[in-house]
Amino acid sequence: MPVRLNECPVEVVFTMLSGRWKIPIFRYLYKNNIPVRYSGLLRHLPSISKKILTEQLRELERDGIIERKSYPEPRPRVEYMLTSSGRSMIVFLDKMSDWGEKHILSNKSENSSCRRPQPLI
Amino acid sequence: MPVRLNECPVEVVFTMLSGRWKIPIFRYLYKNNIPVRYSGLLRHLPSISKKILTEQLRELERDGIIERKSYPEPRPRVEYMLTSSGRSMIVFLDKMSDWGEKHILSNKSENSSCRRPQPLI
DNA sequence: CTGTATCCTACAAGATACTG
DNA sequence: CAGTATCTTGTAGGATACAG
Repeated sequence: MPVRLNECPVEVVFTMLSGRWKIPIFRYLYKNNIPVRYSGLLRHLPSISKKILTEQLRELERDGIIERKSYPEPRPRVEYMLTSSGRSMIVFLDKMSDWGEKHILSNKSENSSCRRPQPLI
Repeated sequence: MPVRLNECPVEVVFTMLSGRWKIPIFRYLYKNNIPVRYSGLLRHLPSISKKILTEQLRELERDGIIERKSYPEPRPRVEYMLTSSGRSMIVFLDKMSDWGEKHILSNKSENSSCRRPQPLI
């Protein structure tokens, strides 16, 4: 999804992060806080297909949120990590999470790899 | 778009606000800060259709972000306004806007009804 | 004025197979 | 291992007409 320019920053940022798997990807990279391999992402995202994973990664990279490093060794290896810019999104994501926990109705379940008091998103 | 439960609050909130016109609607209601009529929204949103406007309003209402008041007078009148819960979204929307203005690349244009130093989103 | 009811289209997302 | 290449599908968004 191309980012629409000439627009309210809020809308642009929303577009950057809109995509079925972008928040899960962000969360995984954020928590690990070290470079993560393509195969690592593939394993940790329950039901994503390779095509979609590559697509979402490419868009996140294009928007300066993640960084891609390729090591063309005998067994090729590619690592992804948040840029400092991407990482700094935690500022509003954390506030969003707070708002959500206060205001989301009928959310009684105890699941979730991203619920407080674990720190942040 | 139904809100997916049992999920990361961030994703839920994203889903609540994802929709081509939800941020523009929020912004209009936020700025006016008084009840706004259906026709007012229709006039101020450049190219929305009635079906879509109604749809997005219904979803925002369902999620507790806006409130709908109907006055079935001779000339029917319906007013929409943010709930206090919806209004409190400004906390993270404002942070998002900050992030956007710092990090969105190639956004040189001088347009926009939502750019600082006008306060907030 | 404030909506429904239909019909249509574009595109994000997915399934699956193939490749350097 | 880390991807493309194709094909299919679900659905958000829109155009238009009608209605209380």
